[in-house]
Amino acid sequence: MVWRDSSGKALDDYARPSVAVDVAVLTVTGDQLAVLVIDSERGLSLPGTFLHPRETLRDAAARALSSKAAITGLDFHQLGMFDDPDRDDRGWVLSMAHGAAIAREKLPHTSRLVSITDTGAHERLAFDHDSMAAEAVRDLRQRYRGAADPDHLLPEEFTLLELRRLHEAIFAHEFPKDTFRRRFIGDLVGTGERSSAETGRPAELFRVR
Amino acid sequence: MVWRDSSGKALDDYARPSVAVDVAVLTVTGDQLAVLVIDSERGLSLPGTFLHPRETLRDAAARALSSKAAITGLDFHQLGMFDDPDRDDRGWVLSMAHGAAIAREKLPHTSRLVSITDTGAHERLAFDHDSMAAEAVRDLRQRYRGAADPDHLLPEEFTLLELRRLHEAIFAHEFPKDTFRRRFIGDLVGTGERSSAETGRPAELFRVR
DNA sequence: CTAATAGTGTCTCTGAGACACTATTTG
DNA sequence: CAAATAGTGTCTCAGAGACACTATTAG
Repeated sequence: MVWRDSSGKALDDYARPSVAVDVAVLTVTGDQLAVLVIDSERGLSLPGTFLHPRETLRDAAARALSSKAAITGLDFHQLGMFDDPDRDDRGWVLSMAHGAAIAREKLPHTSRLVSITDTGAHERLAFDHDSMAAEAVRDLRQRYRGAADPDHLLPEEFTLLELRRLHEAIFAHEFPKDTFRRRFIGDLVGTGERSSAETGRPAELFRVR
Repeated sequence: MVWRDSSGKALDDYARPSVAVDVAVLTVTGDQLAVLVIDSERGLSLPGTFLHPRETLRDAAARALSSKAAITGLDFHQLGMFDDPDRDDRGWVLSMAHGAAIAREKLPHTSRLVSITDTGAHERLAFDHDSMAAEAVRDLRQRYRGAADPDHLLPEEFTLLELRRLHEAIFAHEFPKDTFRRRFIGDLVGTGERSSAETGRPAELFRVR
């Protein structure tokens, strides 16, 4: 049986776009947000791949990250479909941008990072990958507005100073330490002390509740 | 020239999905949110269409709405790509769900509406259109959380009672009238009076600033 | 006048921010 | 002790909610 749409045109008669996925993997280096990029023939770009037959976008994103950046186990968020017909000079290619976040310590040491803000990356990226990365930053901020560390960018146990520095890197904005503590202390559960204080009183270690 | 990806496979060798768009047009009827549906061979469904060659998703969504529901001039938001390989038994079809909102008065009188909440429509919809509609509700709420009437669901001039009833329909939740007024009065600009009060003191008319 | 709805005054509570204070460590 | 950082007490301000009050219309 051949399915036809309401105009009587058979489904297979439509020219079909290629569908791709690209992933903006964000991390925090020191006091800066950064996005993982790879070297490609078109310059720096986000890891991506074409969708395989009957594969889900999520699976394709995982495959791209695994094959091009040796990263597994991430949680992806759809950011939006980038669909400018001329965005790729190889032809008509739609690409679903995905966002993800990971602690820098879990990245392969060979990973290439580019620092970034919500206006875009600090180096030119190929295609429309700069807009994708900027969208990933907005998405990350949205999630960190409401929770302490939803993407586990910090290790299991951390101090409030470390949590605050993380938020300051994500939002590119300083937070007062007393207000910040009172804002998040209810979402955390304390443990023992931290002796690694080089100077001053050691800070308590917390976990997310 | 034939472009090849990193594995040496030519771009055209990939099997390509059909790409569709579906649009959840939301409106408010009385004190209820509702979504516009059309009758199709598969039962009630959202208006949608297959992407034409080199067409943008936004243009396809506008075309679907214009041809299947006689509605033009709406502003669409991408909600997400629905990509279950088995979501459509006609084959491998990805569909980008879009959200939009319009005042009921601007809808054609023949429009068929189904009331809805954030858990889904109150009648069974075809395919995964129920999830799409639920997503559109969440998206609408997100936008109405921060502004009085971003989608112009009310006429140019309205009373605070009408605005409050609108928000109560959107959020399926009652708001105290004094707090609600103080929350939004700063985003509005007043005009004259309204004499249409059947009883009681007439309310002032406002516009969004 | 009464009924009905519009709009305000005011109290409480909560959370953010500012600022200074106390607490705990190293040297 | 001084230096440095962790953590708290407390004041102010703004916004949400509760509640009762005043204001303006029709009849």
